[in-house]
Amino acid sequence: MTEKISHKERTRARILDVAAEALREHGADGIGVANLMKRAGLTHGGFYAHFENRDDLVTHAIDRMFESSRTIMLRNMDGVGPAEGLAALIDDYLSDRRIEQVARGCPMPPLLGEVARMPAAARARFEQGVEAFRLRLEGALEALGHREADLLSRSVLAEMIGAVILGRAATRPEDALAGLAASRERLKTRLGLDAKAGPG
Amino acid sequence: MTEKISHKERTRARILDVAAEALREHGADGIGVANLMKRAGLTHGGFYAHFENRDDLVTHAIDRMFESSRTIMLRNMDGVGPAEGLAALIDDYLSDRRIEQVARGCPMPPLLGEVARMPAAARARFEQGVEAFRLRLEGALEALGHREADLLSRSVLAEMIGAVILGRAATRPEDALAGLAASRERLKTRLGLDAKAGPG
DNA sequence: TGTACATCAGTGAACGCGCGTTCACTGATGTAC
DNA sequence: TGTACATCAGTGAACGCGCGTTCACTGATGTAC
Repeated sequence: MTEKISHKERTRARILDVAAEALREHGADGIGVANLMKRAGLTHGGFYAHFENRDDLVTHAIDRMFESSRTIMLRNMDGVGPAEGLAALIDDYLSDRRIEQVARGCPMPPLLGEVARMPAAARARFEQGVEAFRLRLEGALEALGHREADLLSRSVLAEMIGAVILGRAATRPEDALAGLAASRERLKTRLGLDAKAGPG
Repeated sequence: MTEKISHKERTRARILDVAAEALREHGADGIGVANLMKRAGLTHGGFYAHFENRDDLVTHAIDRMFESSRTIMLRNMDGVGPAEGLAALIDDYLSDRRIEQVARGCPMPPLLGEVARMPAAARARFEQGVEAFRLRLEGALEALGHREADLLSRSVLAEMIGAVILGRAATRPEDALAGLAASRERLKTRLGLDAKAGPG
């Protein structure tokens, strides 16, 4: 019944894992094929047995990366009410330790600025990932009874990614942390989650 | 009395102008020295008579770029009250036409995601530009009577840059415009600028 | 005003390097008999 | 169970290219006399 995962499929998955981490850390153009293959324990020549070309890798790595943002979302929102879930998501997505966890975090903060320059296929995958994340936000806001949940979800998403991007750009830790704390507090206040939320 | 601007100084300014536009459009690593010099009407060899190296150019181009964000700020806030000024700034910074005006707009949306990977000198200049922008926001919020204006200015800045970044990443124009409209509306509402603001 | 010369902004060939991609090959794995 | 062979994931040398940077040079400009 269960399909056996071939050696080749495992190798491909390993390359994608390495790429998904490295692209978030160094940007979509920041790391080469040879370097990526080396990190996966292989030589560069074998790359083209797994992917058409570098753009093809980036496109598939984007899907892999959005599994991280989906994990963050589900970890906080699954099995709890929308108020508790949203508050937990905000505290988690904007937690102090996110600043350093670029390689394993949501791909939106490190890569959204480069999306407009990506080839069409990669750009389309990224857009799907963003929209999926936003729709889950919208659903929770609707469940909370907010009118114009579509509008509000866009505003909340903008502040969430903006705060992480600003925090990561800062050189002084106190600036980075002040920005994250500000958006955590303001987001929960404007969504009416102040009192209900547990400790961050 | 007035210092005469030498031919060389004018050439250097021209290279900086070209670089400031091209770096916003193609990213900090997206365009080479030869290409930049060609756009300035010169050959690549002459570059090193004006700048130590490419990083030095990027560092100085960042200052030039932040003149754009300062212009946007002053154009809207100078000579009017803080409420009217802030509303005008929000409508301008998040106006629909900003989506396409990357090369001449504020450097934060296109480049903040790359700041953490920039050399220390460039990163420091960028941070100064961000802080200057935020402090002007904070001043206006204080004048409006908001408590915790520091905190609020960080939250507002995050939503402003996040909304522009999301809007530029979108392929479907309706998505881009919906996000900008959402943040324009939400920002003005949460700052109590609804009624007082003129037409966007 | 006219000639001689110094200055120096800008030119363009050349460098070493890392990039994405190709391809003839190797050698481990697994099937056929 | 033991040998012969086909498959194919992965290797590594090689390619053309654009990059940042260097440097000997050219030729226009402006000063000296």
